Amino acid sequence: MGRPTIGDVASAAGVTKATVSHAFSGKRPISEATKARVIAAAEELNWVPSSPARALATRRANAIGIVLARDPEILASDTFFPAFIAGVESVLAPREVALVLQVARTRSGEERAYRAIAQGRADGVIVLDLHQDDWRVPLLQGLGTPAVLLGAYDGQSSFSCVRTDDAAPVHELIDHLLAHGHTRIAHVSGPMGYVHSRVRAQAYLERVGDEELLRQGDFTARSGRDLTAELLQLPDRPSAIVYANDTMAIAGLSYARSLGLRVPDDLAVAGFDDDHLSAHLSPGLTSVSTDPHRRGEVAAEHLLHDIAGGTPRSVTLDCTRLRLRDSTASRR
Amino acid sequence: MGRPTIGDVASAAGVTKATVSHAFSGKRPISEATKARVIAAAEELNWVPSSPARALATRRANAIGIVLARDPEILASDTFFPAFIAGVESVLAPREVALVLQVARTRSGEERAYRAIAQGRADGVIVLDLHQDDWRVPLLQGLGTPAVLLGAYDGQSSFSCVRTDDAAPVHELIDHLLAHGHTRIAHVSGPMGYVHSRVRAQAYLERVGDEELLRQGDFTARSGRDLTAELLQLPDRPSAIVYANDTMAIAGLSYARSLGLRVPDDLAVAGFDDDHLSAHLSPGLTSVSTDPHRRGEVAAEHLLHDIAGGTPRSVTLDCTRLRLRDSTASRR
DNA sequence: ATGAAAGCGCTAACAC
DNA sequence: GTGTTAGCGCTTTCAT
Repeated sequence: MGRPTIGDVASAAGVTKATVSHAFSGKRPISEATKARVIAAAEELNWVPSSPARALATRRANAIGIVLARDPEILASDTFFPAFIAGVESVLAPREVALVLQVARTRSGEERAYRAIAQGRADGVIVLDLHQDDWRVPLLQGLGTPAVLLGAYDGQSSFSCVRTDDAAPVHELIDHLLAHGHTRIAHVSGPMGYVHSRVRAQAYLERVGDEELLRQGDFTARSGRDLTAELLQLPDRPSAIVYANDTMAIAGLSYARSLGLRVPDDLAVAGFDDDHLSAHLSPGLTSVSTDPHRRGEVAAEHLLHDIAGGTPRSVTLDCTRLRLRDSTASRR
Repeated sequence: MGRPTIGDVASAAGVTKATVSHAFSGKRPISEATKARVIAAAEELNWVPSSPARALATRRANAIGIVLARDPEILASDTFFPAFIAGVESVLAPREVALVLQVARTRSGEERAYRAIAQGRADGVIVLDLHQDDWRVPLLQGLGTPAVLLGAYDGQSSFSCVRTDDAAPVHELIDHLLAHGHTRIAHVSGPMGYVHSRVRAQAYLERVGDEELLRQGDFTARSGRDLTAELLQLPDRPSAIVYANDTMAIAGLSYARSLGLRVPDDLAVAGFDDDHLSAHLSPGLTSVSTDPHRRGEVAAEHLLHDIAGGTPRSVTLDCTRLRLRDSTASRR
């Protein structure tokens, strides 16, 4: 025979299914005596309610979803993701809400994944890696699925939004470099499609003034190296490079060294995201910590709140911190 | 009105629910004409089958589960996990199978999570971080849930098992160090409860002979630093330390340097797992790459195979590789 | 090739 | 305080 059902528990306890259901949910008063019998019977049979059945009846999956459009390879070397997930889970776990992860490679696969979620696989989604005028926002709005957007979304939306101020630490960093005599400061950005890449690049431009030393990378070590090579070949090469993540920064740093340049004396280098190893490199890599764990917690809390029927709210977290280390130490 | 159901699509196409269902599943011949009408109607209404309903009817969730008992903090700084997930997803995504992630903090929470999965949240699980005589194995056996064990399980089990040979690269590494004149080689292991920690420590002992220089860490940077401090205070301090992961190795390395020791000349250092940054440190960190991506793929494939009714199979992957870098370069 | 109807295992009115 | 009875939205016999 198959797994026990609520019916089995009911007959074992000599009550009806409704009573069993309520004994567990507490949604109506049950006498202590029968409650105890029900619990005992359930224990005895090792019964746990079937989640699909419950989801079908309540229209609640007790799960939230995250759809990743990133290439699995990039996911694998990403420092943001595991910490973010850990933060999300730290609020989901105590409430026994599950996290449904789906990776999609194509736009249509991504759309199907969101549709499946809206259709009952999960009760809401956290949207990462926001693009300018992201198509997912109207889609989710149309589907009527609660969602929390991570990062700034410029268009109209009725969704909760968890933002951070990425511009401030970049300004702070550039100001630091300027104050220490750097005049040629370059920036290797992330893909400009991402709002966060654009914000960081924008902040850079606000201080530096022109795009001559701006290069667009894609967050991979490879692009970090290649663009560093390009920048260092310039006749009037930069004395400092600010990268949009630590992976690119480290690849660039080691490439510069392979050319015989000393860091920070010949070239100052800074990253973004503060990978957990960055403090341990030598020289230590200056970076911006963004507390992905906290952002995960807050995003999950907001989503749960919205799913429960609360009105969406937006917050701007104060959680980016410039970590100055030796890779940008003052030049002598 | 709520989301469209299969009934809405059926009436829009002028057929019955059964026909709609079969038009999509292909489980019975449908005339091209009606099929086209059905597809059009579904498209028009933006209909996607409800997963809980389908799961209830078919007893298949179209999802697999992973339950993490790790502390969210450790998860966050783990290099294995994201790459492993990426590998898993690369086989799930094309088949539109979802991944359900649950983090549990307590043993009972962990058990509930597995029970919920067995009860329909997912069709099978991948079991990570195997312990000696892991209680989860008999539990899952009792629940009758397909499972794939990652790593060696010594007891009896009818589950598929994806193993790697962790001992070989450790032997190779120690032999390399011995050949280069190191006589005092220490090991900072992971928690001995884990089978993989034990295997690595065992391999170390097979070459080194005694436990004098063996210390048990917990994979955190902090323990890497503390145990390194302890080892370096020994009257006859080690000339080489092999760590059970890169995080501990890097923390140890930078601690040693802070003491004025040169790496590798005064102290050789090696890690395990080959974090993506390790090749970029200076000196580059010698480590053992374990291809978590591939292990994720294989584990997922096996699980899907078992869920489909195949007989469980075990494989030993040949995917560990010693990456010799400057942190263990020959002493002059 | 298609329709009708009976569940899948639960919850939620509605009775008493 | 507890039982009865409909569904929730699918899939899947069994008919036709």
